[in-house]
Amino acid sequence: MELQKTLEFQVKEAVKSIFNAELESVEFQATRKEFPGDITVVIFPMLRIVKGNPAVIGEQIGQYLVDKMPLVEKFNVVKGFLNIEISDDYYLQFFNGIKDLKDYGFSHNIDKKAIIVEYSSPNTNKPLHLGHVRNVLLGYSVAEILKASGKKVYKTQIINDRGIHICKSMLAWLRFGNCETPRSAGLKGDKLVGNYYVAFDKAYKAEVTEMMREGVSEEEAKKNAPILLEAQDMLRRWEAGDNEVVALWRKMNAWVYEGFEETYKNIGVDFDKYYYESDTYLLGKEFIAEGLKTGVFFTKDDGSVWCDLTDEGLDEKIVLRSDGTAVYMTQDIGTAVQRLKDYPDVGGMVYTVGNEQDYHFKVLFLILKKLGFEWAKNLFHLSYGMVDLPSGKMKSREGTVVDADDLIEEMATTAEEISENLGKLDDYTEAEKQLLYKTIGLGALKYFILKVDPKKRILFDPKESIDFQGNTGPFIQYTYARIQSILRKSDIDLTDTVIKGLKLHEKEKQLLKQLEQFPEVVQNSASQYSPALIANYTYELVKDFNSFYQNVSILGADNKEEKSFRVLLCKVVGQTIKNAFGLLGIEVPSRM
RNA sequence: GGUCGCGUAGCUCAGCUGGAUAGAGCAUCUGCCUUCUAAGCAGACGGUCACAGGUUCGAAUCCUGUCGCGAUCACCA
Repeated sequence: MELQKTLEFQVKEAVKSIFNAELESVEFQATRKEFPGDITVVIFPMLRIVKGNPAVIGEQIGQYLVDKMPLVEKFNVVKGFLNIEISDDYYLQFFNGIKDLKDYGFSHNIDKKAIIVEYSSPNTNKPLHLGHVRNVLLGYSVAEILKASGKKVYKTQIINDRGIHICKSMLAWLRFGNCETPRSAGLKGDKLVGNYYVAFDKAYKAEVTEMMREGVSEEEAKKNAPILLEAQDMLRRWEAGDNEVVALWRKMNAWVYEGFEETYKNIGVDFDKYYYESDTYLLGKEFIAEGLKTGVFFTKDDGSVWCDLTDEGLDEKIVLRSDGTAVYMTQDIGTAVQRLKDYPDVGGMVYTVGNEQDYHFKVLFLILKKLGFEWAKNLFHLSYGMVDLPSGKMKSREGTVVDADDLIEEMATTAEEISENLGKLDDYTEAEKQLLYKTIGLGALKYFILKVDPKKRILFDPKESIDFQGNTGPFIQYTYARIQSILRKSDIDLTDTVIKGLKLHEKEKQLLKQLEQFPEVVQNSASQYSPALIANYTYELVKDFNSFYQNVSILGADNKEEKSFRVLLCKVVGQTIKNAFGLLGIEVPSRM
């Protein structure tokens, strides 16, 4: 990056002195590997300002750079591309600058304004599934990436703990549960409650079928099945604060939270603060009143309150029901404001929510802007694609979900099978092995999900297992483990070594070029909210390292200087892999 | 129907603020473990970048239209 800046300046100077013209910007790209050179200046865009043959212009600029810049060794021009060869000294100097950094690539300029990242935000009537896993991994990773890019971050979620769905589980538990508890059933709390949600649906469907057999229309039956009416009644009692219902609701939600916590811990993610919808669903009403005064909203004849967004090309949106009760939008307005009260240093928010809610967030952000909050311009909906099965959408009620806990366990089992076959860990204790299998299995799963662009949908086929070879988490973890092995075997003293005067091997230079990119990649992935950029970068780096490893002898280098450099290079690459994977929430093992 | 997103090798994905002959992995096929971990390396095979126009010196990338897939358009969340 630094290199590019200095080159840009000099190229502009060159154009000024040779052609007496002022360039606004210079376009760079990596030199294609079939040509000699490390970085390439594209001449074509200059033709607008400088008239002439691009090849000749390239020659002239190239010569100027060689004359003026010691770090430019040679150049060649192919068509309109000026390929520049950078001296080994430059790269070695760069390397000396980063070799002892523990946090290479991370920014130290911390923004005064913090940012809230919301993710997970589950309903409390069923366990977490693969869709939640994507959400959680994305949110956690983006939070870490933002931190690395120099932001202060608060991780949060809003738990949808109230509503008809949890009443359904409660009712089914009362009816069929025989006072079963997670302990008595030997089940995680979220699983237990989820079972009753399914049980409700089963009973409900049976009632509907029965009613239809008795001649009731399908529509009527679906609306008036007794068990559904009872669940709705339960919700009303909940909202009225009925002691019995609230106590049951507390008990069953507590079971679910315990289960969720276990899953989050298992996945390796955490939160700074939890918001509960039962606390927030009434918030926002005062801002509706405020907005009514300032003309942001208007009232219809029946008393319902709306926001007119037709000027923005959208529809009218309801923000308060005719009976004065809150809708989703009301609550989200309130929650947003509440968060700013809780964290006054916050200047923006990221909502990690599936793309099925694109419209909702578009509207929410618009309304918050209309209400005049200055932070409203810094809201971002991290919209991600659904995780679908070959059979289509996952449906909790129909049991066609890939359960998060099960999946994590399966991944670890696969890691175990592969490891046992390779048999490299015979001196590990059983506990050490299990820990490692978990690390590898999770690495495979997390990488599998995070390497794809968030907005693309993922098709997950349970029959085809997630790979452990090629562009995968374990491949990268494996490379890290190899590096650690070298470092263990090396007798080189790594402290205070300054590397200079070496002739770089092609593979070494390639690695240094790749390392140089890392800080920029971190910034890009932060500004684009995309862990995929980190994943793809890490893969490229690791591929380059393996090529180096396989083609160049590290511990068997010809002389001490070379050996020191190569061992240090291993250390830096290892550290960078660790840092990058940390941003994805993936751990790296010292052996595997 | 309106709006939004997506469409790149058999499969999974990069590349998209326009630049050289479109890149990886998996799968298939060749080589490489008496040398630092073969979950690896080196190579082969594989493409009308959905289709048609347009802008440009130059388009997978930008614009328009068409087709296909998905989401959304609730006084549900």
